Amino acid sequence: MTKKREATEARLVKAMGEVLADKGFAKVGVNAVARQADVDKVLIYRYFNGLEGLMKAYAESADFWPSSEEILGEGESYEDLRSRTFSQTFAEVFRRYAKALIARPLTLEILSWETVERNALTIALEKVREERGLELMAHLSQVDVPQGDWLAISNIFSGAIHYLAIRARKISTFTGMDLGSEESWDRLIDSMEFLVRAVEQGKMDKQ
Amino acid sequence: MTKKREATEARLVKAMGEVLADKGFAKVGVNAVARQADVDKVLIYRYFNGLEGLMKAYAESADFWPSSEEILGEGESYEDLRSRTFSQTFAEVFRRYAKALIARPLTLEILSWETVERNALTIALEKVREERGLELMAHLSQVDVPQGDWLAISNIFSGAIHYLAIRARKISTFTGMDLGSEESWDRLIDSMEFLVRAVEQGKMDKQ
DNA sequence: TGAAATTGTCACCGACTGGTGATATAAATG
DNA sequence: CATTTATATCACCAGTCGGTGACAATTTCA
Repeated sequence: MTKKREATEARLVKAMGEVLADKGFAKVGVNAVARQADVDKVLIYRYFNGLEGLMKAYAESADFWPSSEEILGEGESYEDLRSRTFSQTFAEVFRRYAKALIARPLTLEILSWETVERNALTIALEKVREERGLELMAHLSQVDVPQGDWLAISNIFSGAIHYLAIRARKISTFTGMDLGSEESWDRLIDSMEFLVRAVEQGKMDKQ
Repeated sequence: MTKKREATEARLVKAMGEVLADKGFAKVGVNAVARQADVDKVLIYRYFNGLEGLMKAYAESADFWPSSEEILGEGESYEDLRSRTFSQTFAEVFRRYAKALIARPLTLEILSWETVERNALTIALEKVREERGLELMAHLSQVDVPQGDWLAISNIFSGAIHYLAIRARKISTFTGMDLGSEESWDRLIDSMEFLVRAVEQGKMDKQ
């Protein structure tokens, strides 16, 4: 029965995600994962060459990042988005991005891990994020873009979203805002749109 | 010699910071700290009622956050800042804030810790940050403020700075920018100023 | 069938963790 | 002086960590 190995590997990969979700990345280790999978830890070494290998396999097993479709929409929805003004499109992209992130507790966990340690899992996540990010920038640059360093601005906005999202898991308040409420997130995204719109209008005034 | 206790306590507090700086928050524990202080760990329990108490004492021993003076300047420097336009003042504040943060590796360490766990140290940091943040907002609101949700905007900017600063300790690249270079940080802060200036000018146009 | 390779179980290692009780040393107080 | 009290040392606990070598059960293949 050669299938048994596959099944065992699958159990380990699954257990990896469960430990991560239940206990957090600080508790991820060969012992904890093997215990969760109800499998001997020695198999982690044999089948995956250790925890790093298992992390890598786990990284390839799920969609930690929202796809371009999830952010931009597809078909009509996509055309709809593209038909708006630049600031509306820009803000809507970040609104969806924030929603998608908050809906992915595992991704937030890894994102938090990134600020502490570099390993197979965080590296895999980095790569995909970089790809998706550039992909998104490419889409955005198809519309009529006002003057401005939009890469830097995107990084400010996504950096803020990342930080506030991962921080909110442990402390929901941040300088007078309750990050546990949808309302606060609306305020934040609205303010992003507000800023971008100001740039857009400034440009129009000059033309 | 009743002074010996004080001396021992001081050594423990100092060791706490050293472990945090050298090994990171993940390694902070009674054993590691006591070893670093070259003191028996039992004294952590006796003098501080455990690690949490020691953390609290440590939190009170140093200035983890930039003071208002460091951000706003004092005397002439302060008046100088206040005499500028709103966008210039606003951006300059965040420029100094970013610099001050990056110059405080220990604060970044605790800031990263905050995304993982809540403890005596992170709680202490929260409190001071909240105070200083509101203090700063109060100062900023003394100048002629354009329309806009400036609390939300401040949180976006400081959130981005926090995230990019703590992330840069482990991974210096973020979507095409090298956060290890001063130039990138200039680009980021310049973009913040750019955004705020756009709002400012939009307001002037309407008046 | 018999030999070889795969898969899985188990016991064990040294090092580290947080935490505690007993005891020695020194100082302060009568 | 002797007694109490503060200070510090030490040995030990049970539990966890990552990691490994020996061995049993099973499957594959010649």
